[in-house]
Amino acid sequence: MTKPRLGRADWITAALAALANGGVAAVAVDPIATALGVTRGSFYWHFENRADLLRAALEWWEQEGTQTVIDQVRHIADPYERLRSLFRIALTEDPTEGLEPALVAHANDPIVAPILNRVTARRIDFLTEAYTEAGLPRQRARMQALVTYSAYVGWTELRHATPEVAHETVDDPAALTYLIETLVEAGRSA
Amino acid sequence: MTKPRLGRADWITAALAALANGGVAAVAVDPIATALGVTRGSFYWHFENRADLLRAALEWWEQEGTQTVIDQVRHIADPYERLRSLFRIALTEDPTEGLEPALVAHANDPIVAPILNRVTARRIDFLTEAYTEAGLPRQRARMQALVTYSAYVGWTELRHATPEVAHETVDDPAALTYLIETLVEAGRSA
DNA sequence: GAACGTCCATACAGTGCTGTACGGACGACG
DNA sequence: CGTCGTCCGTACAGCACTGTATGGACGTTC
Repeated sequence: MTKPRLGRADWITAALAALANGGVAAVAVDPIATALGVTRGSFYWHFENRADLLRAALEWWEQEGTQTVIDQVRHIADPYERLRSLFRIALTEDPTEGLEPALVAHANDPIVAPILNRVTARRIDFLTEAYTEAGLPRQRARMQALVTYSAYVGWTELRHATPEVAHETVDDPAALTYLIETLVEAGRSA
Repeated sequence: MTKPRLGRADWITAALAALANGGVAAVAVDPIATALGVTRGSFYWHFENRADLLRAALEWWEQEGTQTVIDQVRHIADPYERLRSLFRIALTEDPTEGLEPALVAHANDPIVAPILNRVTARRIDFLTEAYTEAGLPRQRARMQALVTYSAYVGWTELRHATPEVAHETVDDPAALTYLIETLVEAGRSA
């Protein structure tokens, strides 16, 4: 067992884990350092300060948690099929469970705000475009995108915050299918 | 101008305001004291400690933010009309803007968890009952209730966290109607 | 093998919060 | 008028975290 020797990436992944659990306030240098088995001396070598770490972690999430998923389904021609795949990926292959609730709760944070705005806007735009392609008029497509995205956000919140109460959100694949079909098919009726 | 002389209620409302803004961590004795124009000496007369204040504030929210709204629409006979009124009240007359996101984000907190579970369970049960009365089979009614409640939660999150991006959630009554109709009518189709 | 760059430990000052101990102002009430 | 209960200020110890300064271990390179 040699000594690990950390890099920036190690700190970022650890920060994301802390962020998902305890929120923005949990992205603290000292606790993460002890979790990584080092001291703060290591941290201040890789980062300027606490804000620097938080920003780096959020920018990673912006890229990985949004753009990657979108790129994964962008090529699907049929808009309904595209939406179906999108939700299934976003709802099952979330590597950062519980991260979004933490960000939404601290949306007033000056570091969180711009990134959360960019991500939200990009996702809603993507949904709006899909519903437009599906035949809905522009305005209606955007409203449906808002409703759909709301349901997505709320679903992940329920799954994270109250898994015992809303147990279907975590362990019932039929419920997941019901959710997806409800959201995708919602734009079908005139 | 005589000195105000505070009571428990003043601290609780101030705590709710702090909770809605900065999350659970913002429910701190010293900052709230200065916001109220007093010192911590006042606080420790009315409350045991910080946890005591947080618990009292959450229990107030449990009563006022849930039971009151439910009691307001319980008498409406038609389940669809009942759901419509429920959502309209919950989405427009929310006296504790931004409080729920803060709670969801700190659902692992030992004080927050039990109360949030009770509130969530009661609300979902109420929705499930309404959809059952509307004619949906039990299982289907519950799943629809989950989807509906998810959309409600997500909508409030969007409105609070990213008002510029999702501006319809805050200033467009047509969008609100669209949301409500989508959720209420969703159970109509077999 | 000596110099250099990389990564980390230690020690320190500063800050913001908690909880406790006390003392004092101030009105009600006898 | 004095006593008592209510409400609040002040002062203190303690804790957790931030950021800085400094030195040292370790591998690489020539």
